[in-house]
Amino acid sequence: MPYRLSTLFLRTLREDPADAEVDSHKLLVRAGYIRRAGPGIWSWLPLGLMVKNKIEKIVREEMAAAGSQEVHFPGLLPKEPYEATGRWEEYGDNIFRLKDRKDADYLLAPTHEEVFTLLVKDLYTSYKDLPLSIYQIQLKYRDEARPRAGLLRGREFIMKDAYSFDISDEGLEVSYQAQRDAYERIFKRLGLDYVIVKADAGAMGGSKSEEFLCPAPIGEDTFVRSSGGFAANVEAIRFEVAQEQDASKTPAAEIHESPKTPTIATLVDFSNQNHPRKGGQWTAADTLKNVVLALVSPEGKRSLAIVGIPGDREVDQKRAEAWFSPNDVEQATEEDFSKHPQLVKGYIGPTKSGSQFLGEKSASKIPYFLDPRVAKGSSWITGANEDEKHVWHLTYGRDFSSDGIADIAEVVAGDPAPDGSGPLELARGIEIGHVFQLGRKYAEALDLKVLDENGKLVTVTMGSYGIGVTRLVAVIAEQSHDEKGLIWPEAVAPAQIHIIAAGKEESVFEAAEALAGEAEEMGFDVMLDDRKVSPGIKFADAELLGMPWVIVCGRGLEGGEVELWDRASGERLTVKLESALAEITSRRK
RNA sequence: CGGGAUGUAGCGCAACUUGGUAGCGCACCUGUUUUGGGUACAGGGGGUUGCAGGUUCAAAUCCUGUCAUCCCGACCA
Repeated sequence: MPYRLSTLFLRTLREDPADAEVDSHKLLVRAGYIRRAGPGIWSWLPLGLMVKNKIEKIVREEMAAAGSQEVHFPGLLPKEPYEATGRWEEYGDNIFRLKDRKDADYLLAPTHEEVFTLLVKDLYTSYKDLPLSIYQIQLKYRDEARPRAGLLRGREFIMKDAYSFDISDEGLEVSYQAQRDAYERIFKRLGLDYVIVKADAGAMGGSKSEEFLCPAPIGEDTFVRSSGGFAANVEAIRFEVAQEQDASKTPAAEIHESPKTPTIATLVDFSNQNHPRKGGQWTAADTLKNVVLALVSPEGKRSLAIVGIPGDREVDQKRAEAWFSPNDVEQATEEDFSKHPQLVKGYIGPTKSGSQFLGEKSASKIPYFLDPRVAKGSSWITGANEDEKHVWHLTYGRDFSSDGIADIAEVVAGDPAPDGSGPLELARGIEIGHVFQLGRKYAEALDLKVLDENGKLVTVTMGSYGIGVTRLVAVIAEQSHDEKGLIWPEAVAPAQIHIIAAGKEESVFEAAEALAGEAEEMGFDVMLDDRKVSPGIKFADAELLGMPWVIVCGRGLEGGEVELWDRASGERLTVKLESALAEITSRRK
C-alpha cells in the first residue's frame, strides 16, 4: 500500500523553527521527519523513521558482506567494566549516570568497547575462534556540554559500532581494511560526498585511525587536503622536520637592548629600525616565539613546557592537546610564571648570556621543544631571557639545542603537504565514520587473552569502527536540499515516487490511485497525496518532503498525460500516463 | 566553564518602555467558496505569559532569585 498523505502522521510547518540554525535541522523539523523532545533528544516521526531504517538496512547489508555479525547490547550498563578501563572517571560529566534502588552505579552507555571485549572474553578462549568481527546498531548516550544543529550532535543518537578481534597485527590490518572498504561502499550507496582523512590515534592508545568526513561549512572538524591526494584532520597532520641549512656564513649571535618589544609585531618593527639586514626587511617569520604551556597529566600534575615556533604562527590548541596527549594543555597562568621567576615574559628564549637556558638538562629544567619548521642551521631573532633584551642570529644547532620537536603550530592554507603532494587547503567537515586500530589497550585492561597454537596465552588485538547513523540522516539532508525543501537520494527516500492528485474530479484521484498501485507492483515505494486540498499546498509539500520523483495527475489527464518532476534537477516534463513509470525507470541512476 | 541572546497557544511573532488581567499570522474545528502554486469570507476551540518570591487595589509588563533553551568559544571514542 502506498503511504497516503491523507492519513500519514504528519504536519508540515510553513516557517522555520526559531531555534534552528542549520538547514538540515530546519528542514527535517519543517517537513515533519523529527520532533524535538529535549535538548539534543529527538523523536522520530514516520517519515524520519523510514529514512533511518533505510540507512540501517544498507549498513546491515554491507556489514554482512564484510563478514561482521550483528549482536545487541543493553544501553543501560553497570559501571564495573568502565571502571576497569578507567573510563568511568575519564568520561567525567559526559556520561549519564544513574543508580538503582540498591544505590549501585549504572550508566547509559556512551560507547561499548568494554562490553564487547568482555563478551568475547566470556565466550572465546582459542586462537581458532579468531578472527571475529561483530557489530550492533544501538543508541548511545552522551551528556554533551552543548548539543547542537538538530541531529548533528545529539545527546541520544544511534551508532553502528563494530569491533574486530585478531590474534596478530597482520590480522588486525586485514579486519581494519575490510571495515574500511565496507564504509566506502555504504557511503557511496548513500550518495554522500566524503573524504577519508588521517585521524589522531593517540587519545585511544591505538596505532592507526582514519575518519570519514563530509565536507560542509557547518562541520565541527577541520581537515586539510592537497591536490595530490593527501588528507588529514588538522589534529593528526605531522610535518617533516625541515632540512638542515648551511650556517657557515651566519653572523655570530648578538644580544642587544630591545626596549618595549614584548610582542612579535613590536620586535619586528624594532629590528627593521635598529638592526636592518641586507636583502630585505625582517618579518615575523624571522622571529622565534617561545610559548609557555602548562601540561596537566591525567593524575592532575601540572608542569611547564616551552615550545619555540616561528613568530608568524600561533599554537593550535587542538593540535597541542593531540601532541601532548594524554596531558591536557593550558595556557600558562600568572601563577605558573610566579613559580618560575627566571622566565621573563615577552623576552623568553632558548639561551641566556650565550649558554643554553631552556631544556630539561639546562639551568631552568623546563623542557624545550621546537616546531619542525625550525631547521638545524637556521637563525632567529628571539628572547634573551633578560628584560627588554633580544638576541639576533641565534642559530639552532650552533647556539642552542632542544629536547625534541612539538608539531603544534596552526596549519595555514598553502602550507606544503608533508608528503610533498602540493599545497594544503583547509576545510571543515562532519564526521560520519571513524575506523580505528585499537590494538591491545582494551584487551589488556580487561584481560582478553586466548591460547595460541603453542598453548600459550596471548593478548587479542582489536579494532573499533563507528558510523553515526542518525547523524547520517542529517548529513544527507544537509548535502541534498534546496530552498524549497529536502531532496532525498533514492536509496534512502521514504518513497521513490510521490504522486499528486491535482484537481477535484474523481477521475484524477482514480488515475493517481491506479498509478500508485502500478508503481508499487514495479517495486517502488510510493507516497500518494490523496488529500482534498488545493494543488498549491500539495506542490509545496511535495517539494518540502523531498521524494526524488514527483508525478502530477491533473489537468493533462484528459489528453492522457501527466507531469513528471525530477526533484533534484528541477526538470519537469509532460509524459503519457502509461509511460510515466517507464520514464522514471530509464532515468534512474 | 566563559561571552551573547531569548523564554507569551502546536509553529512564527506582538503587547512590556508608560502596570488595568493577552492579541496577530500559520496550523486546527464548522459552514460557504475555490481546485495547477500555500483560495476567499464568516464563525469557533486552544495560553495559570518558563518557575518561585516580592512591590501594588491591580503584574506578561516593575524588582529579586531561579530554571531552561539557542548561538559563539572552550570541551567532545
